[in-house]
Amino acid sequence: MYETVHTSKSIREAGMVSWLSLPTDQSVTAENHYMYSRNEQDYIQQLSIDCVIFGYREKQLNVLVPKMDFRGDFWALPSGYIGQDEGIGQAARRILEERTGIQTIYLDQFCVFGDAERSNAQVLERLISLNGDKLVERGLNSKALEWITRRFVSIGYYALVDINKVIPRKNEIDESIEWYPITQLPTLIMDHNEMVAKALETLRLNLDQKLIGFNLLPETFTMKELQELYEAIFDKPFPRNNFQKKILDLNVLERLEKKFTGAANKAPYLYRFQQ
Amino acid sequence: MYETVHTSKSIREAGMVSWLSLPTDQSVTAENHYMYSRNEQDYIQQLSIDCVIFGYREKQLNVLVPKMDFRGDFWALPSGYIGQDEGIGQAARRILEERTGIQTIYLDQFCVFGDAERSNAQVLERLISLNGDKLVERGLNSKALEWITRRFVSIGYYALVDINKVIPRKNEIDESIEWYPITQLPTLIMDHNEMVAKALETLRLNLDQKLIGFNLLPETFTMKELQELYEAIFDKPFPRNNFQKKILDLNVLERLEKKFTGAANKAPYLYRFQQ
DNA sequence: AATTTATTGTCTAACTCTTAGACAATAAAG
DNA sequence: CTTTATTGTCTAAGAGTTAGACAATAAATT
Repeated sequence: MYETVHTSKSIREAGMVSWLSLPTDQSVTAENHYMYSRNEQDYIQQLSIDCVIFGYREKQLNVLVPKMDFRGDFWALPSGYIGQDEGIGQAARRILEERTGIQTIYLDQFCVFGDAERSNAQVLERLISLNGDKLVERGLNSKALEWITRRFVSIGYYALVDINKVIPRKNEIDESIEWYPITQLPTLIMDHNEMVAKALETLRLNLDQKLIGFNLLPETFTMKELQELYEAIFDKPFPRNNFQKKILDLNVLERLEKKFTGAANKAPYLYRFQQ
Repeated sequence: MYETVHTSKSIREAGMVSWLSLPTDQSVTAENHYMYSRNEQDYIQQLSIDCVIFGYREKQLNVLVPKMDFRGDFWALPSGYIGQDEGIGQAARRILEERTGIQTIYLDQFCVFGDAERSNAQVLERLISLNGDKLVERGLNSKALEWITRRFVSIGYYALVDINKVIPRKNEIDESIEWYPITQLPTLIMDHNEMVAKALETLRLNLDQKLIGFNLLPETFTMKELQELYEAIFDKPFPRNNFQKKILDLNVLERLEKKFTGAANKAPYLYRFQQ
C-alpha cells in the first residue's frame, strides 16, 4: 500500500535517521536492491540506542525530546542504530552530537530494554493509519516499514550536558526538538517514559559517587546553584549548611573570586570544578 | 575450505548452541536454504547474551565455565542468542537453565559489551587453523562461520546459584563445564575475563543493598558461613562482632535451632533468610 | 566431676560522621 | 548608620560505626 519506487532526497541525505526510518546513505536507491540490502547490513539489525539527554535550567532538570513530524502527537527519545564498524559508545556519542552539537559530554549506559512485547506495533499502527500519505511522500516503502516494525532491543544511555552550550537539532522526521522539565514530560512512545525514569534513578545513584553532576552546570557556579541542581535531581531539599560542608569536604572544587550579584546581601563565591 | 553439505545430527538437535554455532532447530538442513535463512532469522542477529554464573563453595566464590571441545584450550562464558519472540531476560533464564538445570535463580543484567574491535577474529583464526577437521565434522559450513564471525554485541548477565543444587551440563561443543574459583579463572576468549570482573564489581555494589548474597547459600546457614561468603566476595576480612550486628539489624534473618557441630565449643545458631 | 579450650553471641565505650541550630560577615537598601 | 537578606562557618547533639571485652557453651582434658 505504501510501496514506492523512489527514495526521498531528504531521507537519502540524512545519513542516519532514527526511529521510523531506515539507516540510509548516499548509495541507497530503491532501484538498486543489492545496494539497498548491503546498506541495511551496514547497521546491526534489531538493536538500537535510545538517549536520555539531561540538561539543567531554571532550577529544573530537563530532558531533550524531539516530537515527530506526524499527525497524532508522537514523541520519542533521540535514538539511532549502531554501525557495523562502530562501538556502541561511539554510536551513542554520534547520536548525541547529531542532536546537541556537543562533542565531549558525559555519557553512561544505564540499561538494556528488550522485552519480547516491546514492539512498535500498536504505536505504528496508529501512526500509519493517521499518516499514510506522509509516509509515501517520504519514500518509506513496505520493505522499509518491515525493517522498522521488527522487534527491537534498545540500549539506554543517558547524557549530561550544559544546556547553554546545546543547540538542539531537528532531524528529518522531527516536527520539533525541545527541552521539557522532567516533571512535565509528554507521553512518549513505547517504553520511553520508563527509560527516562530508569535513567533518573541511575543518575541519582551515580551523582555523589562519580561527581558527574558538574557536567550539568556552566564552568563556574555558586554553591547555591549547585545545591539547587542537587535539589532538582533528587526532588528534595538539602540543608544549606551541611550541603556546603559535604561538597567542600570532597576537595574537588576550586574557589574563585566573589560574584557581584547586585543583591542586597553578602556576595557568594564562585566555584569551579577541578578538572 | 570448510564448506559442507550436511549438518551434523548433534548440532541439529542442539536447539541452541552458543558461541561457534548457529542457532539451529529441527527444520534446518543445508539443502534447504530458504528454511535455513528463515531459521537464522528466528534469532536476533549480532546480539548475544553472556552469563557469569556465580556459586560459592569451600569459602571461595566460583564461576561456572565451559571449556570448548577444540584443540587449543578455549574457555568461553555460557552464552546464547535471543529468540525473536523472547525477552532478553527470558533468554538469559533459558541459557542458565540449560547449563545449571535450575529454574529460579537470581539474575541481573550488568553491562553491555559492544566495542567495534570486540571481534572473534583472532581467536577464531587460531581456532579454525587448529580445528579445521572438527569444524567440518560438525557441519559448520562457510555460511555458518560467516554468521558467527560477524561482530557481536553482548549483554552481560550474572547469576547467583546454590552450587549444591546445580548439575552442570555440557552442551555439544563443550569438552567440559566446571566451577573455577574466581581467583583461578583460566584465560577466557575475547573480553570474557573483563566481563567477569565487571560482574563481580556489580555483585559487590548490590550485595548489601539487595540482600542478594543469600542466593549463594543453602537454605540454612550459620552466621560464620554468611560472613565467610562476604569475605570471599569482597576479598577482605570483616570483624566478627560487628558483622553479626549489622546482619541481624537488617531484620531479614530468622533464627532456628542450634547446630550440633561436634566441635569443642558453643554450637552456632542456624539462620534462614526470610523469603 | 571439675577444669580447660575454642568458638559463639552480646554488650559497651570510644570514635566518627551526620544533622540542626546558631552566629558572624557582608552588600545593598532604607 | 541601621536594617535586611543571604552567605560562610562553627559547634553541640544525635546517630552510626569500630574495637575491645566478657559471658555462654559444647566438647576435650584432667
